[in-house]
Amino acid sequence: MRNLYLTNTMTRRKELFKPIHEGHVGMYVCGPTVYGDAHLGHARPGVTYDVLFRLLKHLGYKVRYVRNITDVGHLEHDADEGEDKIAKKAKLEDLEPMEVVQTYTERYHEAMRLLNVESPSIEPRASGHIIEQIETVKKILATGYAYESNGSVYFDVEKYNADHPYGVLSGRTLESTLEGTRSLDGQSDKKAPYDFAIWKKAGPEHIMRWPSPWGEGFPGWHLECSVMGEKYLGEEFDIHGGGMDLMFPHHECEIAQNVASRGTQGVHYWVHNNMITINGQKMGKSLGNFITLPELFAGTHPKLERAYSPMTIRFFILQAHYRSTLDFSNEALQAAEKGYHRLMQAGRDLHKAATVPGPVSPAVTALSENVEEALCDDLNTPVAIAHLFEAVKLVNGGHLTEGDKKALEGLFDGIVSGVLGLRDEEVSGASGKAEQALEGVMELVLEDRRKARAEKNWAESDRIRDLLASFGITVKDTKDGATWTLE
RNA sequence: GGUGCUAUGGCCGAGCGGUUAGGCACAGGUCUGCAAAACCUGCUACAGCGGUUCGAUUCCGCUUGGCACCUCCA
Repeated sequence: MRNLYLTNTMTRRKELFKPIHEGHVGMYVCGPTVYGDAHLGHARPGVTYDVLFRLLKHLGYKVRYVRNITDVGHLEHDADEGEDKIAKKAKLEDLEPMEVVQTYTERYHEAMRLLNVESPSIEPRASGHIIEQIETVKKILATGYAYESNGSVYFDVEKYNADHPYGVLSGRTLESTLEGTRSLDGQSDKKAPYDFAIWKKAGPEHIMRWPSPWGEGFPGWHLECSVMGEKYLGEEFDIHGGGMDLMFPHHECEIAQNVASRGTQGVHYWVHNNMITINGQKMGKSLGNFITLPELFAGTHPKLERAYSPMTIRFFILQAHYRSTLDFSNEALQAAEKGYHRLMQAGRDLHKAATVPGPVSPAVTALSENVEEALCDDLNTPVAIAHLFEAVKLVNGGHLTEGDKKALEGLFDGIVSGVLGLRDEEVSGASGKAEQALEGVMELVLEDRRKARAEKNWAESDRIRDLLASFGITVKDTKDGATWTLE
């Protein structure tokens, strides 16, 4: 099995990946909070960890990939007396919270499906694991790293820090955490500002609530990932992924909870994807500068010059390394679109390519090797894609041997489609009756046009082409005859 | 204020102590009735100032700029 290297945020270094159980990988990724449409920012971890998931399988691992759905809602902030995002949205739209959850979960799934993101092995919901979360709260209370206060349970960070360093992942110390902390006046039940809730008392206006030994309430913000990760992947598992913005406090708190409840940090490799920015600034709900995925696919947003297809978005994301920020612009998206089309066209041409007898040439072997090596070098998709464009040149240049063709086809099927998850949008889904009928009609029309061209009747030839163009059909004349594409 | 990241050619975006990233755009050419596509050729950058080195865009320091986290956030 080829060596895979991943940058582990815990050590800030690229490390050789060694799974706990040979041949098996457990991977947990923080999924979305389903209180609104997924935006471009959500596409990044979706695609990044999808590629990691696919790559691990490609390398021969059996992978269990867990990506949660947060449907309990996080606290807005501590002063809010427990009103959470999902409950707030529900009141706003006069819906049951679970109705909101249902709607946006389905919309999230649809967006991921369009992006060709494979379903995870397990997609647990926080609301389905309240009992397990309560059990974990009890455990942490029993170990003494939490205290109950006025119906809520808080994690005692100071006590924990005395025994185990708090902040190992983000490189913070307890003192530095205090610096510049905005202390909220009065009414806090917490002993210290850096303590965080693992169980929160529900105020009367709070709709989502469950009974517990500490009264009615709901689980704390960071608890679900600790609990569901342990439940489905074990006390220790291989990879935990998520956005860099979750590093602190979310993942830091997860580690503290893990150590407090089961005596181990639990995660061997922390992987963090960077943010997508718009005009150099992070794209986010709270900043109001985000573009949702449905808007992107439809082109309905003031910042969009036009619509961009899901595969264009996927290619756009893959052209940058997952640990770098990626800046959104129409120009960048259009460049990605062209590059994506060029790659797909080469894939199509490859199947039709004429060959000469012979084995694989060294250039093609090296190329395939380079692509795999790039992917295994901390998921370096931009370099992998750069090498794939060498393949494009080879295909376009002709002179392929039979061996070359076979190897390149393997590269396109195995890597481009299989690992990078780039599917050809022009080919897929053209199997309906209407499409087949159109195919037949087009043959007739182009045959007429061919006759006109044979007689050098350019006026008629152009008339047909212009007419077809008005229906959204583009005709191109090549040496081997005319080809057409719809839209 | 604390913690961390970053500064690459017209744009996006890799990488590296000495050798071409790649895509897009642009210019010229081949092909073509035209258009489109395709192919060929050209376009050589690494914030500023010091230092280490035979040699730095790549390592170190400083300066300047940008970003993220410290509050929910992918």
